[in-house]
Parts: sequence; C-alpha cells; structure tokens
Amino acid sequence: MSRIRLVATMTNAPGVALDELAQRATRIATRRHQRIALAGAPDETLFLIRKGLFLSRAAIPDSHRNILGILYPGDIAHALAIPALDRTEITAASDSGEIWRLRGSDVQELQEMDASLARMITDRLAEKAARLALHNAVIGSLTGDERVAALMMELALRTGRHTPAGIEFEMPMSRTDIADHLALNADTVSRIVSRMRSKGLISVSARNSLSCRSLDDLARACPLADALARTYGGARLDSSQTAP
Amino acid sequence: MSRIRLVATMTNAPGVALDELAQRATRIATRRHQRIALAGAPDETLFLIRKGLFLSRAAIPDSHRNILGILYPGDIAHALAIPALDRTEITAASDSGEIWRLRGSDVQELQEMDASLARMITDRLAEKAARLALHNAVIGSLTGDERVAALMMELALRTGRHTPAGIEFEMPMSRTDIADHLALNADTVSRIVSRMRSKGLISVSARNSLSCRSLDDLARACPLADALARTYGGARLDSSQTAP
DNA sequence: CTCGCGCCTTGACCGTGATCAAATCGACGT
DNA sequence: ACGTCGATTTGATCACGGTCAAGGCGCGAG
Repeated sequence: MSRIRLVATMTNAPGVALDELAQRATRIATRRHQRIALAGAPDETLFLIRKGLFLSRAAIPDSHRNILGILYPGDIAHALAIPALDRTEITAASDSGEIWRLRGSDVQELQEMDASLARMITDRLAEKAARLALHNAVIGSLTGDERVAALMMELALRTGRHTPAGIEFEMPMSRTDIADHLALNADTVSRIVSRMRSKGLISVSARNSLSCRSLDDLARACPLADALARTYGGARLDSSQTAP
Repeated sequence: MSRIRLVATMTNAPGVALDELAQRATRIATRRHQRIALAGAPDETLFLIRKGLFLSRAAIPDSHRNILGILYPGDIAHALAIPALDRTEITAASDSGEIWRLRGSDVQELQEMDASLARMITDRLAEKAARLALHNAVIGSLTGDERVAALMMELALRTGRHTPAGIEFEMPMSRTDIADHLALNADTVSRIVSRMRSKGLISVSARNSLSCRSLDDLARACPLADALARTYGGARLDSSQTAP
C-alpha cells in the first residue's frame, strides 16, 4: 500500500534573488475576483505570484471555457508563456492575495547581474511546462471522477493544513471555473462532488473549503496521484508501510 | 473573410548563441523510431531539437496514452520541463533528424558568459508553456473533428511546403500516436481522417504525407485556428481581402 | 421579513466518441 | 508470388458526460 505525506511546500523563490526583485517590484494587493489584465502590459512584463490563488483566463472561441490554468504562490506569469488568445487576464480566486509586477527591462538587468535569478526564472518556467503537460494527461486520459480527484489532490498538497478531521484545503473557485479547468461541465462537476461526499471521500468544512480524511483515499481515486504528489507536494507516494 | 499566409518559420535559435552551443554539443543523428531516454541522463542535461519531428513520451498509469507532446526543430527538451512520470523518453517520428545533447554544467557556464543564450532558453521555455496551454484548450474545448483539424494546421504551418495541389505536409505518426496526443481513440481518428478526405478537405499525397488545397478551409474547421496560426506559423489570420 | 439574483443541485434525455470485433491493407522476408 | 504480422479501416453497440429544465439554497437589498 502507498502513503502520501504532506510536507511543507517551498512556494517562494530563493531568498537572494527575491531581495533583488523586491526592490524593483510594484506590489499589488488583491481581493477576490480582482482582475489583472495582461493585454495592457508590455510584452516583457513579468508577474510573480506571492500570496493567494489566481486563475489565468482567456477568451476561447466558440466555447464557454476560459480558464488556462491555476497560479500558485511562487509562480511566474508572463505574456510570452500564455497562448495568443484574446482577453488574457489573471483573476484572484482568494482574498488577500499579492502579486509583484516587474518591468521586463528591470528583470533583464537583474538577470545579467545575478545568474541565480536567471536560473530561478528558467526553473519556474520549466516547472510550469511540466505542470501543463501533466494537466494535459489529466484531462486527456482520466474520467470525470478522476479529474476532480486530481484537482483536489493538487489543492490539498499545495494549500492543505492538517486538522483533527484530516486535511483541510481551499477550493475557492465556482463550479463553472472548476468545470472549465477540468474540461467538464458544471452540472457534471456538481454531480461528481456530491458523489464523493456521499462516499465519504471528502466533506465540506466551510464555504469554499473541503476536508478529506485521508489523502491516500483520494490518491486511490486518481491514477495520476503519484505524479501529482511529486509535482505539487514535494511529497511522494512511497510503498513503505512503516507506520510509526 | 480571413486568410492564412504561410510564412517562413524561424525554427532555429539566434545565430550567436547557437555557435557557442555547437562547440559543446554532442550531435545525435536519428532515424525513425529511435529512442532517446531522458531517464538515464542527469537532471540538468538539455536537449536541443535541430532537425526532424520528435515525440516526447511517458508511461501514464492505467491508460494506453503515452504522448506528452510534439517537439519541432528549435525546441528544447529538459527533464525539469517534463512531468514526474515513469519511462520518459523522446522518440524520432521522422527519418534523418538531429538532436544536440548538452551537459547542464556547460549550459550554465555559457549562460553566464552570454546573456543572449539565457534569453533564448527562457524564450523557448515560455513558448513551450504557451503551446502546452493552447493544447490544453484544444483537447479541452474542441470536438474530435476540430482537434484533428488543429493538429493538421499545426503541422502544415510548421512543416508545410507550397505545391501546385496546395500545401503539402508530413504527418509521420501512427493513428495511435495521433489519438494519444489528441485525447481520442485510434478508431475515431481513422474515421475522422476518412471523413475529411471524402469531404475533400485533405488528400493523401504519400505515405505519412498529406496535402490540403487551402489552409483557410482547414482553419474554418477549427475554432482555435487563429491562435494556432499565431503560435505555430508566424503566420496570422487577417481580415483583409486584398488579393494581389 | 420577503424578494430577487446567482450559484448549486438533481433529474430526464440525448449525442459523441469509446469499445469490441471483423475485414482489409501494407510492408517485408522467404 | 505467397504468407505473416502489424496497422488501419469500418461496422455495431454502449456508456460517459453534455444539454436542458426545474427546483433549492445562500445571501444581500429593500
């Protein structure tokens, strides 16, 4: 049997590079539903997510879908890393978030002075590509139920806290947003979540907040759990049954 | 009405950075179906696609799917940009391809000497992220027919040549590979391609080679054609009817 | 309190694409 | 030419999830 451990996630960039960025960054405090347009900013502008959960959106022709991805603290958003669609923007999913905006020329300059910053940026971009490829596999090869379980694992691993009842995590998106992100339908997502609740896999602990007794049960509901754990948790599935 | 122009695509990195890389790279000539394992190489090893079409693969649990993406000349492959799945590898789709393998430490060193190389690498990674996000939208919001049209547009824009009969392009993958990549089923892909042939949208010009009379007709079959053209072609859809 | 407005839930029905099976095609070696 | 093996095509059937519609719930405004 396999077990997932929840470990502290490194959501922040290494301190050295961060201090340099902090000096030049425009800090933006955000509240829920606040939008930050990418269309307006110059191409090279770089956004660094510092706190909270954000969604990147864009208009997708002939479709109601408009979610491109979830942004977590530490992530980078850059116009060049987003497909050439209309109305691209970032919206805050949770309250009291924070984003840093950096001019492309400043980043360029700092990068030339400090190689570790360049390294940090390429690592973030590579990680983002890996996560997008994994998400491709999620929506390309999993059933509806498995996709929802995958999203919950991702959020639990990133934002989860241990409580007596198990692991509690935020899912601060509407059913429609979840559906868009998982390439499902809002009605279907609602059905799936209800089913998971009635099976006891998860329970609602507050508005936009879920808890699950055991991550392992969730993982068993999702074939890609192992890869998700490695990617999002710093945690990993291991086969040892050593229960201390 | 909109028209798509096919323009020369810049598939190669800027010359300056390329010369530096050339000195340190191990050049690998590949033939069809040749595999290059990523699992064996050190984490930081960087692969640069120089010629030919390649597919990145990985084992996906409980699924026959195993295609993560298509790699075109100019693309970078890096273990960190690939999700934490088993049996990750790159296979050549076409004959007479070429890949450069670079040690992570060499890249690091060159990057510190020449900022334009660092820039080239981040640009490639960002572009890859954009393409993956676009592919998410393709398999998440399009019907089977539209997905196949999207893949054909991508290939036509990247590898297409003008001929008297229209645009001719290579599709050197098996039906199964195409199906995996588009999150469809091999049977379904076969049906869709047959349907497109009987509609006259495309015709078979040789084994693994198709031609289509007009890219615009293909584009009309795919809601995301505009974004695909911007991303893959350097071409774009424009609304001018100026026919010289 | 009550109304109104979003959002969510649940049910009934339907369509796209998956699955399974059989026939056909293509490449290659003998 | 013939036989073999894998890939492709095509057909028949079915299930998952989409669509549409009705009803419920939460929450803020009047």
